[in-house]
Amino acid sequence: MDCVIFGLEGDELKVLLIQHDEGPVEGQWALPGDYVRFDIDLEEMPSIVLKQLTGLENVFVELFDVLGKINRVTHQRVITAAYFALISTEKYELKKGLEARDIKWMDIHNIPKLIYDHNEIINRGYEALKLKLRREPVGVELLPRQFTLTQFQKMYETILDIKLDTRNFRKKILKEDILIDTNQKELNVPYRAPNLYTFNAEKYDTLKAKGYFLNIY
Amino acid sequence: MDCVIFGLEGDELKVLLIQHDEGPVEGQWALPGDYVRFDIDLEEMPSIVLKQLTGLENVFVELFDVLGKINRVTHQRVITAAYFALISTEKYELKKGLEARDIKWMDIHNIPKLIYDHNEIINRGYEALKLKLRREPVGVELLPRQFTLTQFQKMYETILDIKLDTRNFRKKILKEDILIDTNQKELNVPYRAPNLYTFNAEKYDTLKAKGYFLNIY
DNA sequence: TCAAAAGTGTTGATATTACACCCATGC
DNA sequence: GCATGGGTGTAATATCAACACTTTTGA
Repeated sequence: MDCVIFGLEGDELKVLLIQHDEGPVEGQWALPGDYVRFDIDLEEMPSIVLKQLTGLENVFVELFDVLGKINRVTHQRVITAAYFALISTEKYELKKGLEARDIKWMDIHNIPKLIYDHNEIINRGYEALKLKLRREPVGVELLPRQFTLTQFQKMYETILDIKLDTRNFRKKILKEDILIDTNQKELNVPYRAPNLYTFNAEKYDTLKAKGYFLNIY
Repeated sequence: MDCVIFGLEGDELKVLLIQHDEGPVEGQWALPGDYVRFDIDLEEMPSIVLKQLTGLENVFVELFDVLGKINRVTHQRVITAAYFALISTEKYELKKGLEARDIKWMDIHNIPKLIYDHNEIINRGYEALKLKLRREPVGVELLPRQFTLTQFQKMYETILDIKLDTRNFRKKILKEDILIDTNQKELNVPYRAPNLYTFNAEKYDTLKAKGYFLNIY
């Protein structure tokens, strides 16, 4: 199981990578992952790895691919289930674990050469994320619990690499009624204090259950 | 690897199932599938199984899930990659193979109890198909090479379990310009002979590459 | 008072919906 | 000539796209 962990930092979409400290790939960078334990459901594996690395639980995780070419890993036949995870930049502390020499967020547009086919996995994960974001507001998972409309818009712009018209975007989002106005303002900004919103998960889940999609462009 | 093979027969969406003839699940119905061979890329497995069962090649196949709960198979730990395949009702001949006692198309809404979690796999495959069909006209893969607009509309209605307005549907599809008018008519029908179309794959692929989606409702 | 981002409305173009009748064919 | 599905147009409504200025705040 390998995990493409996405995070937003400023105007950049980042992926969490680790540097191996032992074995045949010592010193090389890679996606976090692990062999599927025989006593653990496959779908539990991403949560276990994420807990170890970031201390975070209840993170948004989704399977997006399975890689099974014969020679994708050099020394043995390995089939990997590839998940992506979206984590909020609010608070977490990176713990590299025993087998890692280093752990680092890297810009999605500037990933070094990784082991095996991990660059390919990241590319596919990114495509899967973009595809999903075009019909569902999954990007809220990357934002703090409370966020401004500008942050929300920038999240779309950063991930999808597009420019959105602010007035039209706000009109659309507010009309859809999936954000809750907290009536609080962001403090300590050297300009007009923006309003803070939270995501209305219940409302959105109801819409989604009815087959509704939130299409941005 | 297990495979949910979809086909259209009349107004019904069907799934191809086989009845095992040996082993611990003798006599029980199941999805076609096989253990992943060590000398074969995982993604080649569905084609191999499909070739055996139907004689068809170059069939539309896509991964939609991976099932990996500890006890999903009773006697050992098995993780399965689940693919769906869309096959045209034009012509194929079912060959049940050596290990199967019988092979049969079954209505998606009337599937008997299958081995392990295969009912669950079918449900998930059906959901994946519906989701995909709502933005891409993958359903053409279920139709003959030449088809009428009515067949095309019925395909959407059958799979998505909805009713579409014929005039609006035709207007939309023809405006999108992804069907090619063959200028041929269906013969031997006891009513006004309908026009036949083929799918304009090149045109559609161009649109798709630009990020276009064909949304039906 | 200035810099920086927040916030807001209107208009024209486009797309979507709702809806009912005539047409062509084989029997 | 009749039964069967094939094929078509229009008007009302909703959605989308383009576009620029005023407001608030802290420094």
